[in-house]
Amino acid sequence: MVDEIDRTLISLLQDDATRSYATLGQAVGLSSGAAHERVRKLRERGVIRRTTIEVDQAALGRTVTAYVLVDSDTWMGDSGAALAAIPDIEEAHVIAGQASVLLKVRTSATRELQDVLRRVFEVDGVSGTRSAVVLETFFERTLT
Amino acid sequence: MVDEIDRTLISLLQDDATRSYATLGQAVGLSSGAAHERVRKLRERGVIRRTTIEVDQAALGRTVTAYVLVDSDTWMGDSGAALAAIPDIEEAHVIAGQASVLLKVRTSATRELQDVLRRVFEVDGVSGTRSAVVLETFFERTLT
DNA sequence: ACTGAAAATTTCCGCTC
DNA sequence: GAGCGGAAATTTTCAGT
Repeated sequence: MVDEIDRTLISLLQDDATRSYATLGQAVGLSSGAAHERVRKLRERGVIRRTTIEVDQAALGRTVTAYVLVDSDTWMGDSGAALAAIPDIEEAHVIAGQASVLLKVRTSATRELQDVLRRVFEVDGVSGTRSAVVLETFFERTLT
Repeated sequence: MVDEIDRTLISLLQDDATRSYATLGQAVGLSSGAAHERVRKLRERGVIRRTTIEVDQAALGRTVTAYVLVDSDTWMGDSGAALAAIPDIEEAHVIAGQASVLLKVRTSATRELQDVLRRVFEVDGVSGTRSAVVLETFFERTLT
């Protein structure tokens, strides 16, 4: 499926997706054409979802990051769309454990965080939230 | 600093960083050269950190995602490096709230998650952990 | 999976506003 | 300082093998 060469290519592209196929090929001992073909297939199969840029959110005004544990009194397995409709939520996961859902939220200020919490409370089944505001981010990295 | 045109360019590149500068220029009413210059400066200033690929972690065998709340009995503000040395930790944040640090962990199985927890316990100051294993991810998206 | 040539893109330049 | 337009260098793409 995904062999050692594919993993190397993925790792190199994660680090810098602007690398040329010639460079990629050299790194794994293939021609640029062959490297390109490998990467094309990884995209086709969905292993590589997309090429994107990593943005400094703080530079765009999103200085507040918070995680929100959502408690519920009913099953929330169908609440994905309702949560996706709240723009400042970056991630939403159903979790096993004390709470039902975990959200990652990014806003420009704590005032906006409050707005997000108000809207979360309006989602069906939500009975409470516990927020943990990020004071410092040690790292957010891509696993190889 | 970052005007409306920059924001549009960033948004377009977040969606697909393989867009040509000619296309980007058209979208914002600039020549390809001017669009290129804008993006170059955004990179230079660190607003755009890097160009990367988004990978389907499950396709690479990382099927388990978990969040770990780390309790501590001392200040953990200097523990970033110790945590970064544990390879399966994707994110680590210092948080305000019940716990001290929040980790996002991705492993190939719950067995490896256990290994990560064992190593987290070896970090100075850690007095306990509470893990929330992800059952379903509603979404992980890039905010615009 | 490689080669080689055509097509497209990126990158750089002098010039203008 | 920001943008334009074109030319040069590089990369991507697509035959055929």
